[in-house]
Amino acid sequence: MYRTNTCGELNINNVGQTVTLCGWLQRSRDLGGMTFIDLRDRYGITQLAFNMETNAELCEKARRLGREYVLQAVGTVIERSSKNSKIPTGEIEIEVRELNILNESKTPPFTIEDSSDGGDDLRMKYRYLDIRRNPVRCNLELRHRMAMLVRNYLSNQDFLEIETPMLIKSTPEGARDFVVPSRMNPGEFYALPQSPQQYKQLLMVAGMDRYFQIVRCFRDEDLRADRQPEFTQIDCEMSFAEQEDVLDMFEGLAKHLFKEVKDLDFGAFPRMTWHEAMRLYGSDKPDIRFGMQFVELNDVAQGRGFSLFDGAELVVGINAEGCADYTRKQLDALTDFVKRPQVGAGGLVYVKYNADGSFKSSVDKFFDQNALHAVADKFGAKPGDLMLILCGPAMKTRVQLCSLRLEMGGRLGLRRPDQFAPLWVIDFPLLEWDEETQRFYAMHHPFTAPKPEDEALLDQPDRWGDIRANAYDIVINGVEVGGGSIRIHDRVLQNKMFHALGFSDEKAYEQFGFLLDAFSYGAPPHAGLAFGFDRLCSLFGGADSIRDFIAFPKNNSGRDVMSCSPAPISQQQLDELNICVKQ
RNA sequence: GGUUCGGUAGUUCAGCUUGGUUAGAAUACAUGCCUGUCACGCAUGGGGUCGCGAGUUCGAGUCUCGUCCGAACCGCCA
Repeated sequence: MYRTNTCGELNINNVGQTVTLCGWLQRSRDLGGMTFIDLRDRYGITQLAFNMETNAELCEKARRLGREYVLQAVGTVIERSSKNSKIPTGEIEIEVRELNILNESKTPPFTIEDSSDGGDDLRMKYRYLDIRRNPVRCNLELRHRMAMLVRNYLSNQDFLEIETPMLIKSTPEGARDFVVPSRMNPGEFYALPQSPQQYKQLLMVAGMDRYFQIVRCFRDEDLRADRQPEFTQIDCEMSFAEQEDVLDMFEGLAKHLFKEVKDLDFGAFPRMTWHEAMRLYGSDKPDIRFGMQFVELNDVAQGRGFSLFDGAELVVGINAEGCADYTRKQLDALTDFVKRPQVGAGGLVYVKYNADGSFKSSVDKFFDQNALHAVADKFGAKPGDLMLILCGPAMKTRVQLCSLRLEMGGRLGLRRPDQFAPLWVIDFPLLEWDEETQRFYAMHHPFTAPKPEDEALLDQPDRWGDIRANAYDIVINGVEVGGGSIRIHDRVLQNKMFHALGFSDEKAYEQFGFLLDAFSYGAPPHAGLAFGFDRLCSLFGGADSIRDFIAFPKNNSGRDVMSCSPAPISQQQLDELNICVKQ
C-alpha cells in the first residue's frame, strides 16, 4: 500500500497514529539541525519533520531533495511545538522514520504556487505542472462538481443522457466544420459536430422525450478568451414542451447550480425581448449587474444646429453617476476608447452635470444651459453625473454604446465577479440578412420555429426580417451561457423556412434529408436548449477566460503548445486518405 | 484578414523616452552556515544569441523596416 492517508486530512485528532503519506515536495526548509518538508497532494499539505539529533542519516537525506520530488514518508503524527494556523494540517506534523524517493524531478520551469511566476504560454506548455497549482486544480474540481449536479438534476427530471456520434455529416450553415477524411470512402469527409442538434431532434422523433448530454462540440472559428475550437455543451431537448416548459426547466437547473455551488437564491429570472435588450443595452446579452440603461435623445438633441446630431438616425447616451469630476484626460481616454477601430465610433459627446447645478459639455456651442438641462432630465441625471452620448446609424451606434457602457461599468467597479445577474432574452429575430451573400440566414438555426403569430409573415418576403422566433438565450453577467428554441416539427412550415433561407427542395433534402424523412414519421412537438458548460464554469469560478476551466486548452492560434498539434502527417497517411496537400 | 499590447537571466520584470564603460532587480538554482521553520534567515556563487533578420549609425537591448511567437479585441462564431 502506497499511502494510508492524504496530505490534507490529518489533524490534532490523529496524533499518535502511524501513517504513510505520498506526495510532491512543495518546499523544504533546512534549518541546519532540522529540516522540514511540505509534502503536497491534491488534498493539501502536510509537514514532514526531520531532526539531526534523532535520525541524522534521514535528516541528511531529506535536505538533499529537490522541489517536486515524489516522496513516500512513513512516520508518526505528532503535535507541533509551533503551530501554523494558516493550513488545516497546521497543528500536526509527521515525525518521519522512513523516507522513500518514488521519483526525482527536474526543477520545474515555474513555481507551483497559487500565484505562479509563470506566464500563460509557459503554463500551457507544462500544463501537467500547472494543474498541480491550487487555482487550476480548484477550477477543474468545480467543473466536476457542476457536471455532477447537472447530471443528477436532469436525471431526476427523467432526462436520459444519450451519446451521439462524433463523426457526422458536414453542413454548410453556421460555423466552419472541422472535417475528418474517410479512408474507406476516398474523397469523402466526416465533420465533427458543432452541436448534436439534428441527432437530439431525431431522439425526440425516437420517443426519448427528455434527452441531455454533456458533450464536446467543435467549431473551426477564431478563438477568444471565452471561445475554444473544442468546447463542452450541456445539450438538452424535450418533447411535448412549450417555451414556458423549457424556460422553467432550465431556469430550475440554473437555480439549482447557484444554490448548490454559491448558496444563492434567485426569484424568477427577468425576461427581456431581444428588441428591448438592443434598445436598452445595445446587446443581445446585456450585463444587468448594473443599470446605466440607454436613453434615446433624438427629440432633445436634434434641431439645435449640431450637424452630427441632426443628421444621425439615433442620438443615444448613458448616464455615469457621480462622474462629473472626470478630468479632461479621463474624458479623452474615453473618447479614444470609442474611437478605437474595435469600437468604431466617430467621437464622444459628454455633458457634465456639475455639483453646483451648472452644465459643461463638449457641445456648449450648440446647447445652452436650458437645452443641456432638458438633456439631463431625459437621463434623470443628478448634479455630479456625467452623460456620455454617441450618434449615428441606430444599430451600429447602440453596439458602440454597449462597449462604452461595459467599459464604464468596469471602470466604476460595477461588474463584480461575485455578483450574479441572470436573465432570459427572448423573441430573437428568426432571420438575419447578410449583406455579403445577399440572403437571409437563420439567426439560431434552420429548425427554429417562428412565433405562431408571426408565421404568416413567412409568406411575405419583404417582412422576413420582422419575423420573431421562439428562441431564447440565458444570459448571466453579460455572458451568453445558453440558448435554444422551439423546433419546427411541421413539414410545411419547415419547407417555408428553407425557402426563406434560399434552399431549393433538392438542396434541403440533400443536406437534411434524414431529418426531414424522420419528421414525416410522427415527429412530436419539441424544444431544447444548450448551455455552454465551459462558460458556465468560468462564470461560477469568477473568471473571464474559460481556459483555466479546461484541463488542456488550445492557445490563441488553436494550437496545443504542449503536444505541438496540429502537426503535419506522413506522406503514407496522406496517401491512405487520398489527400493531396497544396504546396 | 484587421487593430492594440508584449517578447531582455530558469521565471517574472526594469532598462528603450534622450543610442555610448562590464545589461540590472526579485525570485528560482548551486554551495556553505544555522534546532521550530512554515514566503525561514544569513553569506557566497553561477546564470544573457536582449525572439529572429535586415537597415540607419563610429556605435543599437534602445531608432526604422520586415518577420516569427504570445495575449486581448474586431471581423468570424447558425
